[in-house]
Amino acid sequence: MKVNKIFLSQVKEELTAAAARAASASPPLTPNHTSISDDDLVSLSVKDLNRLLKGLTRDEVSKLKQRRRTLKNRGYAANCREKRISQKEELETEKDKLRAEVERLQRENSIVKMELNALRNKCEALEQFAHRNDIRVLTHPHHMVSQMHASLVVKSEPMLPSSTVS
Amino acid sequence: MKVNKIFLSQVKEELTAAAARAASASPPLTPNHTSISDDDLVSLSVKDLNRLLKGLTRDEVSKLKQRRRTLKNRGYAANCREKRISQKEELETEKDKLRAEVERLQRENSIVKMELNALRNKCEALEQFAHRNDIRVLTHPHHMVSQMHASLVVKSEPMLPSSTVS
DNA sequence: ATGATGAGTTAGCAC
DNA sequence: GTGCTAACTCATCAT
Repeated sequence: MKVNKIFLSQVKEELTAAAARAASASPPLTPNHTSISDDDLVSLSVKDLNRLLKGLTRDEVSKLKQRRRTLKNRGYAANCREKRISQKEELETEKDKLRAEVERLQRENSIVKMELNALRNKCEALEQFAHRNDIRVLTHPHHMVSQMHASLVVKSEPMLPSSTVS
Repeated sequence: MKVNKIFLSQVKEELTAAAARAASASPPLTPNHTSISDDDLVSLSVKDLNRLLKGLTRDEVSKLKQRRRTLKNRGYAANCREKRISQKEELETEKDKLRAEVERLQRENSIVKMELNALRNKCEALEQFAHRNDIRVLTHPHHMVSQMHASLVVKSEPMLPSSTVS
């Protein structure tokens, strides 16, 4: 293929003059049924195409069919390019969404961590207070001491459903 | 362009016979300097190219140059396609990274929320204990009562740096 | 037959 | 002149 293409392009050149000659002869000397426009030819139904083909020579038929195929291919190629572009855009959109989601989660995370920190401080203060009270209470025994121990000793308590978290 | 291309492809067909004829005449009847291989021609430096061009006819020179240009273009096109593919792969890699980051943050988030919940429960127990003690302590006034109030009344306390969070 | 896609060619832009 | 890329054509594959 490689060599052929180069070679043919050189050969083709020899025809430039002939091509120009023919092209300048307008309107075409053969205003037959093959003078249908590209847009019409490519959008024809098979039924209509066959109707158009009636009464043409074998050569005219195959040329017209080939032209139709080429025009169709042109459309397929354009379609393919567009698809490629929209797929790329889709990827970028998804990337942007994920990026936004990451940022949202980071914000949420830092807020929750701040809440956690605040609660830790509060808890610590309460624990110190409770501890000193504990000692004091132990000095004056009371029915609530056992309850206090139950909540202070456990580090990881059974959880409530997370729906209770803001 | 559109019309021309279709037309030329039809014209080109007329040359098929001639092309086949010429191609079958191997080795070429003109084993001149234009018989350089594609690979060699495309990788030649400008200096070497000019050396090769010395003593060729105007026509041979322009044909050789055109062939070189076409070969170069072939390489550019391949390059372009490869670039397109690697860019797409890069986008997908970045997407995967972001997706993983989102999952990591979601996990981290739910852990922190569980910790927060646990701490809330603990705090609540401590508060109830403290509250009852408070009442009791108020009955037996003590120097620690004011300290307890300081930590219980405030809902949003000044924060420590978040580095203290696990 | 129709549609999709990789590779090659060409035109045209940018440097 | 060199490199890149959109559009086109062609070969080839799948349906």
